[in-house]
Amino acid sequence: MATKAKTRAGTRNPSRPRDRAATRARILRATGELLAAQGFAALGVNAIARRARVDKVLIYRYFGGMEALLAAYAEEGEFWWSVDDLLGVDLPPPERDGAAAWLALALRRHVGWLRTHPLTMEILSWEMVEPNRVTERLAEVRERRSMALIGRLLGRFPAPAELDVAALSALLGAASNYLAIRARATRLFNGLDLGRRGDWDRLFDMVERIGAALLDPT
Amino acid sequence: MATKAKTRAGTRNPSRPRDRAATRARILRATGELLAAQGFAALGVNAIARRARVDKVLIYRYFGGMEALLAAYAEEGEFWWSVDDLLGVDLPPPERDGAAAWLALALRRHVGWLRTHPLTMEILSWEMVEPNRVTERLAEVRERRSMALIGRLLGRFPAPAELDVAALSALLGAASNYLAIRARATRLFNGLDLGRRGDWDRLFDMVERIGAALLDPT
DNA sequence: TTGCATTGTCACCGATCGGTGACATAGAAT
DNA sequence: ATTCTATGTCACCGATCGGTGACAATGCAA
Repeated sequence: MATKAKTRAGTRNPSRPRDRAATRARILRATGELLAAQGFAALGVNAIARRARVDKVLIYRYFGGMEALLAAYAEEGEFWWSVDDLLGVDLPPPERDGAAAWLALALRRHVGWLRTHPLTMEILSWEMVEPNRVTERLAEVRERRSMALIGRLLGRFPAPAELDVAALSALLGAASNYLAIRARATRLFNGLDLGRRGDWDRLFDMVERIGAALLDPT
Repeated sequence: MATKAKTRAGTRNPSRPRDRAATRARILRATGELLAAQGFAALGVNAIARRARVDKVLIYRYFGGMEALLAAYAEEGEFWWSVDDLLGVDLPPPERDGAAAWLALALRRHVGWLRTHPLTMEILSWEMVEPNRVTERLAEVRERRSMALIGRLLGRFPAPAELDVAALSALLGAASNYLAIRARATRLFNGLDLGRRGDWDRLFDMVERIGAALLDPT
């Protein structure tokens, strides 16, 4: 209608050189940025294309659609800690030694890692609402890494044979995830103020106490 | 354009009698139904009006908008258990007596209550993503009821003075919520299968064990 | 009976959504 | 130089979104 669309199509802008690989990468990067900045509710072809400054049709051409884009995104990213991020030899050990102290320290670092990786927290909360290729993939990696972490701790501090280690770590891991995710938006939970350092300390002290009661030799 | 809109407006349908209060109630009921059925992502004026078979403009007229509708909805609903739902005198007591057994039983019933109240679980997950009037209101109620629950248990089984009861219950409550919400969509967590009764039992056994170690007289 | 506020219906607005078909251009192969 | 394909641009589709203005019917007050 109006005075527009003279050149009609093609590379109308002086624009960047054509480069499929680079464009693909732009799209993937924009996906992560958008997810971190706006959350999964805002994720969609239009929003991603806009952010990547790319035409949305290329998302369909290069990935095949939203679902497939998420799958590709899941493949190329690193969304979870490695065991060394939590227990690495260059990290300071706990003040007291022993299984309980190491357990509490690992959980502390787990929560700290989450708080510095909002993208991962976003995916974790996504997983609770509508699982998808990205969250599935993250869940797999997480399962493996968690097992490795537990294995490492058990190697150093053998647990009582009758102790259900999986149940214990599931309990503590679930609590950590919940509180970390929830703390982004709401500070109070069960009388604790998750915005305060000290209240987190109380939680980790409790973890250590539980560990001491169940793990350390009497 | 077409052959429609002869009568133009008003009560075109034979329709129901005009009744502001009833219409308000329809809207509120539809809000809850939609939330339970589709989740908070699907919640909006259009969807609610459609479900309530009511014109959406009435939502603006009677409530003032989405935000205010949520506030009103939060006021008229009951979204959390009462202490008696978990510890009522007509419910069977645990097989063994003692603080740990009661603690585990309470958490068991807490999770059971959640699983039979999908609307509450929906709100709980909502709260982790985008807090609003409904989730705030639920959080208040929950805080009060949790305190009452803990108070009742402590009244029966006084805890060691130096035990941080708030931290302990926060840990266990957080874990319960996380696992209950998550289990709707994903069964596996940390090697446990939340679709299986037995694996939940392992978790509650662990709770009882923790309780025994920290609460029961040595 | 007349007037009037309440209740409800409808059409429409601009924005955004996921998705597609048509076309222009660049760059390599021939 | 010519052809061809991969790459990117654009316009448009129907559906849905939140939101509003205009109007018809109801029923009560005067």
